[in-house]
Amino acid sequence: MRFRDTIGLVLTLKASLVTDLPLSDILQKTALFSGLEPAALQAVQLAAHTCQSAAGSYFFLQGDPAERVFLLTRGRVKLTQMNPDGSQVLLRAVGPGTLFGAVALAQGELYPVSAESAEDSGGVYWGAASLQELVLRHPQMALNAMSLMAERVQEFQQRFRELATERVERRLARALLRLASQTGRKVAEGVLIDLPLTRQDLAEMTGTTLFTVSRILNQWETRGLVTLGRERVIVRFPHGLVAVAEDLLPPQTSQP
Amino acid sequence: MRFRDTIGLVLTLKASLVTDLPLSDILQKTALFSGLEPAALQAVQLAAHTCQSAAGSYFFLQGDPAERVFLLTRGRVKLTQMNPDGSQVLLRAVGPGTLFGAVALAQGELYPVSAESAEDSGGVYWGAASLQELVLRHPQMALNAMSLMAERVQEFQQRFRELATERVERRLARALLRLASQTGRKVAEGVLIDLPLTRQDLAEMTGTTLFTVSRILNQWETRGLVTLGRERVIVRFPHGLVAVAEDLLPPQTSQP
DNA sequence: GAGGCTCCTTGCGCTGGCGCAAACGGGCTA
DNA sequence: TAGCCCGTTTGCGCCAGCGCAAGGAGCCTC
Repeated sequence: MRFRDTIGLVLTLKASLVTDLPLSDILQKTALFSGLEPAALQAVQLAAHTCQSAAGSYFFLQGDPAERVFLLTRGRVKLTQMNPDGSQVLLRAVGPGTLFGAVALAQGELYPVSAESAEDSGGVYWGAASLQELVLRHPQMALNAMSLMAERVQEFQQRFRELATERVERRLARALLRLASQTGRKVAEGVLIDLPLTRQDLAEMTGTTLFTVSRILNQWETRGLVTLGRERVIVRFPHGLVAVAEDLLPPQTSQP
Repeated sequence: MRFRDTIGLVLTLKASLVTDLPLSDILQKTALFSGLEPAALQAVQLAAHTCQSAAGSYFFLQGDPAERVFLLTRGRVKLTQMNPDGSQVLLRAVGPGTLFGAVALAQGELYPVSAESAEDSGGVYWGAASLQELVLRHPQMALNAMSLMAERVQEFQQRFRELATERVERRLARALLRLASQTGRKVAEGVLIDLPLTRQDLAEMTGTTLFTVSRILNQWETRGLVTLGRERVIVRFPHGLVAVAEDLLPPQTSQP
């Protein structure tokens, strides 16, 4: 499933990742390791450690020394950043196959975010030093890593721009589309965002309040764009959200 | 000059960069090339092309294929991103010694921003392919590049969080501090932000309007925090701005 | 199945900041 | 020196979205 809107917002549902594959297969499909010769891949695999994290516990906390790079193989992880006042912002929500904590590829950094398991999760990790070692030995990984990071930079630049210039409704529409493409799962009614996301979480991702999120979502539900549940959103009519995200509809905030 | 506030906002004035150094010296001081052995540095230098750009013209435009990585050696460059509606957002303003267009280190990307010379500028650039070649041959560069990118990711994550959660006043204070540390020049009255920045530019950086920026700046001027001019801001009392940026002062928006 | 915890909804009042319009003024050119 | 261009200031009205409070509804535990 894939469509493209006027300015290039793309919604692509990842094939649901089978998580019981042997590690070597998973690694092979990970962007960071693509194009590596088998020997290198094996070296990567030998350096990997597996780990588990129960729902609600943390892979790492913001401010911890960034000593490990993680690859999620099972579950869901929320990457959040704290505000000085103690509240927090949800920066990314990731599923299996996603690399996180990649900041550890740079030396001497602290994790800028916390990584909390939204459900029971499993992953593998590499020590920063050993992964850097691998990068030095297999420069293809360096190019891959740069691509990954470049993509991340672009994403946040774009989200920054959105937040700076666009209305809440539009930002929320984009956020849902992004989530649907990243962690969406096709169900009977539409695309389920397969991650327990509270209204508060969505508010944090879009720079607003849970009240406003709730209001807008309910508006959309009456229009048939989405189906709502407790910590659940199903996108029924993505094109409708795209229409909101773009300029195809008048920003109808209040009408009978 | 350097101080540190409660949550780690750091203001460090770069030693004013002498721009007439030989290229080899400049390269040596650039983060991307630090730690390279002389032979590698020479290879880098051989692959570099020089270029000029008059005030108001562009090194590249958003959407162009990202084929070159630039290092600014003279002048000032504004990195902006367009909104669908044609307006734009100023993402970064950089001075000599800064690398930009680094997205070209990843393959097949388009520049996500435009790079406009704010004044007559000069720089050197490398073709994407040849720089990738260099990265493959000198993996230390790969680590350097990852550090750079990681830093960039962190910066935008943090700015995203700020924009999502903080009031305009505070965002503007942070933006000025950031600009002062990046492109600040010590003058008699304080730290001049050495870059022709309109109120509109500041508004774009902080996600607000030029009116609001103007109002807040004037407020600060009467409080003695800054000195204002046409396309000019001098930070007189950085600690005061830090106090605004943090929670040290009541957010006094309107008082006699 | 009762209780309780958490998340969600919705009404209401309010305000921070937007948007416009008009006037001002600094610095350039002729 | 006059005039113009462009950036800036400031007043005013307004509304999108915030913040709170009260009530409702899933879902879990016991």
